[in-house]
Amino acid sequence: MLTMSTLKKSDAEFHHGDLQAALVTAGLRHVEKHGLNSLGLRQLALVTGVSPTAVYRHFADLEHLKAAVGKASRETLGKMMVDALKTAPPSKSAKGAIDRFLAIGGAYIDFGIKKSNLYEIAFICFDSPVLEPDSPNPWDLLMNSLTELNEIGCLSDKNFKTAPMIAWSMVHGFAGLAAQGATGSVQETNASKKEVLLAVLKSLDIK
Amino acid sequence: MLTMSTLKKSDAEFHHGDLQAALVTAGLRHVEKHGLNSLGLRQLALVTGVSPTAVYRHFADLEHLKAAVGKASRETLGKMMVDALKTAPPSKSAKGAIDRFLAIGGAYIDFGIKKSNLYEIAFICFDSPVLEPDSPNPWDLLMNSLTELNEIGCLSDKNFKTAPMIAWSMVHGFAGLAAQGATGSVQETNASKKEVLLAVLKSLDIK
DNA sequence: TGTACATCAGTGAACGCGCGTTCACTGATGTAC
DNA sequence: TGTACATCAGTGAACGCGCGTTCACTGATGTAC
Repeated sequence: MLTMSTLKKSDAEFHHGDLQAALVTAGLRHVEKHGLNSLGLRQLALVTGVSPTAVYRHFADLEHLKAAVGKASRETLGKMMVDALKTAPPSKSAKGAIDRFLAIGGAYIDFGIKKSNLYEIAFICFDSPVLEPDSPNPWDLLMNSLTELNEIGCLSDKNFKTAPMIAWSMVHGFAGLAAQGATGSVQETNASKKEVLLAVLKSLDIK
Repeated sequence: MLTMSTLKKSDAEFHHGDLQAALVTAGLRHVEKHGLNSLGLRQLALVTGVSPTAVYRHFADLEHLKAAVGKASRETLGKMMVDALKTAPPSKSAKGAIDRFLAIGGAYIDFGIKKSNLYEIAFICFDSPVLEPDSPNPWDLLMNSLTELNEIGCLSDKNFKTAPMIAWSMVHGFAGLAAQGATGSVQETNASKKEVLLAVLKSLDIK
């Protein structure tokens, strides 16, 4: 299991450069491929080309490292949502606002479909605290979009109050089912994805 | 950590009676209290008052045992839904059908709220196959309820097609958030629970 | 009804393994004078 | 500009631990004759 990156280390310098970031990235990659269960400190150090002890220079213990990977996972989701927003550029129109809302919802579901293993670690609560808030923060992106819909007149004040929980629940639930493989074939999953997004619009009277 | 039940074993017979069921029950209790992560074969055997080796009389390996606990967890959910149905007894009225639908949806969410740790193991995919289907099966209970709504005329044929995925996603998503503690205080959670259930009715035009 | 025997359901000791963590350490870097 | 020294970021060996699993076994049970 010696990889190129492992060997590279031997002729690299004593100091790594940015070991902290490298460990989180390696953790993200590991979870994506092999799931959360087998994520371990020694293995991560090995893959990164560093001794297990070195990890403790950057994380108090394994739990903190896992929390950091979880955070990075949520930020991956956030980035996918931000990227999706680029396909529906800013405008003052109602259609634009709705398109942006559908874009971030769709990106969230795509995260469940394509990064199913990351989905698991993203939404697990760790005992240890995470200091910095997520950036970009998926929840904030949802709130921004709903606020925009409200200000532009597509979403009533009354529905605006309950909208965050309803939109989040629906999209989060479907993304989770997709991540589990409980949404059928690729075609079925994509068809359901559209129906689910439309159902959110309908339940919130967004138009 | 020696419990009463551990000691009881010493003056019990050599044969356990129904070790298989006892192990699953112990597993369920363990997950409920301490989460899925720490669920282990040796510990489970200890709590049940039996040697680790005895487990292998009933399960091929730990993975199969975990799968059985997951199944039992889903069945606990199924039982809660069935119990909830008793509060809305059968009738041919539209109101009755809607009440039953809300009852099982509410029970599903309550499962997330009250058995938050079980929620985790219930919806994890294990590699090993589970032979028997769940009984009662939560998904079947949902399908029955939607069929009833459709037959009684509360749910159009068109919406009936997409209803399972939409209803399941919304309720499953909110239950998952509640299990994570992401739905705020008890009051907020209960308020959102009602709003979420009404949103399902609205998005499916159930009336 | 009593006995022989196959089968079932447990025991207890041992296995190797990989884990997270700690220790005393050393190589590299930056800074004060 | 060169040197002394504190600080930072890594090494490598060792720790104890608990894990899942295997082995040869024994106690209990059911059944055929």
